[in-house]
Amino acid sequence: MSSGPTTTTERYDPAAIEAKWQAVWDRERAFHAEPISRDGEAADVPARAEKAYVLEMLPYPSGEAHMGHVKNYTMGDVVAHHRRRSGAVVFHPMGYDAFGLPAENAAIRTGEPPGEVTRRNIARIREQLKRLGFSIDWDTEIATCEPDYYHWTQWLFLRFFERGLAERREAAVNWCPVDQTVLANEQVIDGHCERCGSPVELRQLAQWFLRITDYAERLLDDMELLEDWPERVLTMQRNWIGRSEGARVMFRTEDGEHAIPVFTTRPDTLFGATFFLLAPEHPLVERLVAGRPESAAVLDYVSAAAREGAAERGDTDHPKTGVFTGRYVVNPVNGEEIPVWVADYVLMDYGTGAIMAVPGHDERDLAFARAHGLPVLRVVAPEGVDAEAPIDEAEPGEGTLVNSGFIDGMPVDEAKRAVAAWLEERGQGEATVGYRLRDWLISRQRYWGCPIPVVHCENDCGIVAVPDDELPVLLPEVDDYAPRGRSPLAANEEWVRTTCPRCGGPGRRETDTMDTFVDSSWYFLRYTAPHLQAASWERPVVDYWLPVDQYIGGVEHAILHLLYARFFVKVLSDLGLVGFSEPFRRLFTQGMITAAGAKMSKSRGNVVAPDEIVDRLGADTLRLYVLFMGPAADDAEWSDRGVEGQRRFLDRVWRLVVGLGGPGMVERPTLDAVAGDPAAAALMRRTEATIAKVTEDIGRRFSFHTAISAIQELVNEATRGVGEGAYGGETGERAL
RNA sequence: GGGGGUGUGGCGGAACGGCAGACGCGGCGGUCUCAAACACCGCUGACCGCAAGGUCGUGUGGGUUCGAGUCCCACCACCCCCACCA
Repeated sequence: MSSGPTTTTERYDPAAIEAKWQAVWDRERAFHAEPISRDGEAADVPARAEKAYVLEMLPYPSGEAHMGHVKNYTMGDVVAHHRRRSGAVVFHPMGYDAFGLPAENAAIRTGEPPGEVTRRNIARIREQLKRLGFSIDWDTEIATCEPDYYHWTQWLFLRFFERGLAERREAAVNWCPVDQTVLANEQVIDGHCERCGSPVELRQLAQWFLRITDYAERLLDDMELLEDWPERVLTMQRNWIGRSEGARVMFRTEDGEHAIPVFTTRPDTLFGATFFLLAPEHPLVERLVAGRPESAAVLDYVSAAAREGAAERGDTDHPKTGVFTGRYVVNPVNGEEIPVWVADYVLMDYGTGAIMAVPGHDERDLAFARAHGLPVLRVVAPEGVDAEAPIDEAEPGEGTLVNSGFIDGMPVDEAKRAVAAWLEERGQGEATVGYRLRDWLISRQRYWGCPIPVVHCENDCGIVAVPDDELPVLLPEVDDYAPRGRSPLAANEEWVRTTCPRCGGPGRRETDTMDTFVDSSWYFLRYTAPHLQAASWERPVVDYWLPVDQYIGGVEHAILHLLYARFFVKVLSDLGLVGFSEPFRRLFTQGMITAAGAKMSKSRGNVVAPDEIVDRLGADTLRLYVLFMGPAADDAEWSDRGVEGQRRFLDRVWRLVVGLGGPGMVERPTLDAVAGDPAAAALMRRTEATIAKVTEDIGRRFSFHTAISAIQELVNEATRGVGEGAYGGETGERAL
C-alpha cells in the first residue's frame, strides 16, 4: 500500500487506504493476465515470457469466508505479488466449488432453491475477498454450478464414457442413510460418512464409476514428475493407492465347474493354504450352495453380513465369524481339496473377493482357524526352527520353505518367484500387482450436482450418451429437494422422459448427479477459458499456463481432490486434450487456524469472523497476522492480542515512513550517498540483507512468518535510528 | 498392526553443523495522565551474585565432530494418515 500517490495523514487509517486502492485495482483490472481463450479470437500465446500460475484451492461457498480462507488466499497472494515483482506474468484466478450438499440441505430446510442460496453466498464471499485486497484476476471468475461450467463437466464425462473410463455397474457401495446417497470410498472415514458422521451401510446398487484404478500405476510413477510436494502428501497418496506385488492363483471347485481366482502377496505359502474363504458378497456364493443342505445357513449369514454396518464389520476386533458352504476347492500346487467358507472379514472390493487362508502365517486366518477348528500348517521356518514346530502365533514368515513340495528349502523371495512361474506355466495363475485403490464412485442420489448426461434407452440401445451438441443437460426444476433414496431429479417425470439419441425411441434420462469432486477435478483448466462457449479450453492457452506453478490448500485434500485432479489430467493428456500429465507442479498444504484449541465452527461458538478484524484493525493487519502466527504448514491458535501486535507493527511502519517525509518521498539511496554516515550505511546493509532474506523466505522456503520477523527487525532498527539517520527505505513488505 | 512427522523460555516460535531463544504474545519497570486504559520507551530462559560476572540449559541415554537444538543409534512422549487390504 506504499506505492503511488496518496494523502499523507498523521494516523494510519487502513479503512480509507484500503478502500481507495481496491477501487483503483477494480477500475484498472489491475491483476488481469493474458492469454485467456475467448470466443472468436485467436489466442495470442507469448513465446517465452516467464509465467507463474499461482492457485489456491477454490472455496466452497457455504456461507462466509473463514480464517482458513484468509490464510490460504493471503499466502497465494503473497506468492503472486512476489512472482510479479520478480518479473513473471502471473495468473491468479478465483472461482467457487458451488455444487454440493450444504446448499442443498439449506434448500431443504428453507425451501429456497439451492441455486439462489449459492449465488447469494458467492456474492458475499466475493465481497469479502475484495475487501481483503487479494490480487485476483476477477475476469476469470467461475462457479461450477453454472451451466456455462457444467456444460463442460458433462462434455468431459462423455469423453471418459467413450473410452470406457466411465461406466455404470452394480457393486457393493457405501450408502449414507442420513444423506440418502452413496459415497465414494474416499468419503468414508472409519465406516462413517465423512459429511454427517452417520454409520455407512453397504448396499448392492448400480452406480457410475470412473476407472481410476486403470491409472493406479501412473498415479504412483508420475510422482517423480512433481517438483515440490510435501512428503506427507505423497506418502498418503502412495498408501492410498496401496500397491502390492503378489500373484493371482486359480482354485477350481471340486466338481471342476468354477474357477475362482484369489490374490495373494504370499504365493510362497500356497502349500500352507488349509481352507478357502469367500466374501459374503461374492457372486458365486449363491450358486455354490444352491440345493445343498448348507444353503439356508449360508444365505442367512450373507444377509446378516449385509445388515451389518461397515464400521462394525471393519473393526479389527470383530470376531472371525463364518459359515461352511459344504463345498471344496482344489489347491493347484498339490491337488489337495480344501473347504470353502464364507467369512465377512473377506472384502469384496479388494483383490478378487476370495482368499486362500494360510493360518500358519496370517494372524487373521489363524484366528479364523482357531474359531472354527480348521487345521494349521507351518510352511515357513525361520532359521533354527524345526519344520514340525507348532505354530503358536501367526508368523510373518521369514526363513525357508518347509512342507512345501517343489519349493522346500527355498528362501521366501525365491519361493514367491518359483510359485508364480510354476502357476504361469500351467495356466493356473501369474505374478500380478494388487492395489488398494478402488474405482471412483461418482454417482450421487442428490439434487444439487451436475447431471450425468446419458439416456437409458427403453428399446435395446442400453445407455446412450447425450450428443455433444445437446449439452448441457440442464439441471431440472423440482419441487422437493429432499433425498428419498433416489435422486430428486427422478421426481420430474417430464424431464426424465426423453427420446433415445440413437434409435429415437423412448428413453429415460439418468437421474443421478455427479460427485462434486468431479467438478473440482478440472476447474484449474477452465480458468484459462472462463467464458469460452465453443470449447472447454484451447490447447495452446492451457498448455501455456499449466501446470500450475504453485498450488496451495488444506491438507484435508491430500487424497481426494489431489488424487482425482491428477487422474483427470492424465486421462485428458491421453486424449490429447492437454499437453501435460500432472496438474500441480508444486504443492503447499497449510495448517488450520484453531481457536480455544479446536477447529473454528459455529456449533463450538469459537469462530473469529474475518470481517470483524478487518473492520477493527484493517485487512493488512489481518493478512500479516495469519502469516505471522507460525509456520504456514502448521496448525496455529488464534490470539486477539497477537493480531493487535501486528497492527502495532503497521502503526510503527506508518510513523516511520511519515516521519521520513511520507510514502513516495523516500528514494533508495546509493552507496555513495551514505558513504560518510556509518549509521546510515549499516542500516542500508541491513536493508539489503533483509530483502535477501525475505526473497528467500517467500520464494523458496514458504516461510512467511520469518520473512515478517526479518522486516520487523529492520523496522525496529530503523525506528531507533530515525532521529539521526536519513534512511528508511523500501523494506520489502510490499509483497505482503 | 503398518506408514509419516514432531519434541527448544510462561505461550506461538527462531536458529538449513558455528554466540540457543530472533520476531511476536504475555509479564515487569518507566514516560504520558488527576487516575486508569491506550500508546510509546526499556527489561524479560533458569540458578548464584549488590555488581562485574559465573554455572546450568533444546524429551532421555549413547555416539560422530575442533564444535551438535541441528547428523547417527536406541529409548520415551505426543500428533497425523492408513488399517480385517489377504
